[in-house]
Amino acid sequence: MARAKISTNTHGPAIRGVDPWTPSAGKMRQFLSEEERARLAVLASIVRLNKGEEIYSEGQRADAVFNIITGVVKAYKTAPDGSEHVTAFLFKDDMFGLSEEGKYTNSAKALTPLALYRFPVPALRRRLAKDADLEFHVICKLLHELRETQRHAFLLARRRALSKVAMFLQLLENLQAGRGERTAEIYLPMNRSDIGEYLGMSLEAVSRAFRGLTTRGIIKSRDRRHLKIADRSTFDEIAADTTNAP
Amino acid sequence: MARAKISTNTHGPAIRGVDPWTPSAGKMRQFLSEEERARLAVLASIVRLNKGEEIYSEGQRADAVFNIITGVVKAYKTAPDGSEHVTAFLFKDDMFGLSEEGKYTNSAKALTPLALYRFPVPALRRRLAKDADLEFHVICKLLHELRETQRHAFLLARRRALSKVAMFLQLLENLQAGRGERTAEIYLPMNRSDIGEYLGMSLEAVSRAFRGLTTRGIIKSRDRRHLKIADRSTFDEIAADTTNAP
DNA sequence: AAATGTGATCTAGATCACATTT
DNA sequence: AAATGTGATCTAGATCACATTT
Repeated sequence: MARAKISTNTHGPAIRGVDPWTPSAGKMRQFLSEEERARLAVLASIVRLNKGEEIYSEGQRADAVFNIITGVVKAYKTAPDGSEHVTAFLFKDDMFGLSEEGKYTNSAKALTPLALYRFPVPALRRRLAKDADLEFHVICKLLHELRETQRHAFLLARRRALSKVAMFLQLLENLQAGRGERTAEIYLPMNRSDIGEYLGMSLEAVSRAFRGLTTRGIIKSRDRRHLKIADRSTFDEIAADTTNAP
Repeated sequence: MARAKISTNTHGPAIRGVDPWTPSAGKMRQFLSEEERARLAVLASIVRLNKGEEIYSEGQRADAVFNIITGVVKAYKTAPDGSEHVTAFLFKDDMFGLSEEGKYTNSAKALTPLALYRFPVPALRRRLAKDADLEFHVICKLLHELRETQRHAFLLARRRALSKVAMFLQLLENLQAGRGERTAEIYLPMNRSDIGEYLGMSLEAVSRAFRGLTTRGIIKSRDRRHLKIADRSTFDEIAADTTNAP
């Protein structure tokens, strides 16, 4: 893993999410003040990774926590038989590096070229102990992640493939909007197999679901990684569908 | 919701979990010191509820967070078509009352008679702002919950019914052990339908999975809510199985 | 009476095999 | 060459209907 000095044109670590207590119409906001970001930047080194590189793997000693500057990360678990389950896709301003008893509970890999802040755990803990405001903002972010993970579980409980995929696209769209990016087109930074592993379905079923949505005129793909919602109301209906029968 | 004075034989609010950073062989520990528990107790009222009572429902103003003294809580979401998804089962020393923009993100109901600490959110926030140690312990608990929720998602991604149910039983067993209860027999405080809604399968499939495990001599039920693992190695194999083919 | 179990039927999606696209 | 798409086949579990247990 290559490391570099902190570049001058960044503003420091950032964590965003929807506020747990204040109404904000679903808008995500930056939890850290400029000052907090500066104080955190001192602790961090910047790491750059190529697409496909592994950041850490499950069971390794968890000596650092990461914050994404740019790029997309896949967090996943590998079963003994080699099958993978994608725990989360992580984007700009997300934190990752979840551990239990000092060991990472999953693996993490770069889906795109990546720039990360890397925080050694002891330094971060010392900083948190001195800074109640920062701790509070970490709590806000964790509450946000907890809700996201519950949404993931909710999605996985869906029985219909079309519904899972539509809900997944909604999720990506919301995240894009939350990051302030244009939302006319949904961008998929991951491949079909990653999507399948996130949704608990085979990649063939993912492919057929995309076809199904396209055939029915509900989505329109520019290429395999860029698509639009063409029929919003039907799309939303399918995403909300919890049934199994036709 | 009936409220009562704080009784004298309790030691105050408690939150437990596996430490994120210190090796502890999977053992859960109490994150709060006696002093912290006492400081928190001042903020809380005690609420007692009967089995089946609703604690709060999705979308309501989230003005309180709860901590379980005794009993079991079901957190769930209801879809427009009336189908339910169980987000989590919550036990002694768990916190609940997750909110987004000041509104509860799910509903919560008593599965057994319940005693709860109830914390008004503003008082809790003021307390947290003054107490970095307490904040840190809340972070530890949230990290624990985040891992639990990821496990739930992992379980939901399983394709085989037997595997889901076996993994669920493992989970209950671990929680029981973590609470320091005897673990020779697994106790199910919830009904088959709740289990189905947690595992993303029909209650009939749950019933058949129990029968399947019983027929094959892997579990032994005393009654519908008490069972033993009779063949541990086969049980663990089934719980770890990620395949779909026979 | 409500919860749970069980049988019969049906279908969505897994799996396998190969074609097509990037 | 790897990722993706598509067709054919098969089966696990959903659904419906009713029996049994608590």
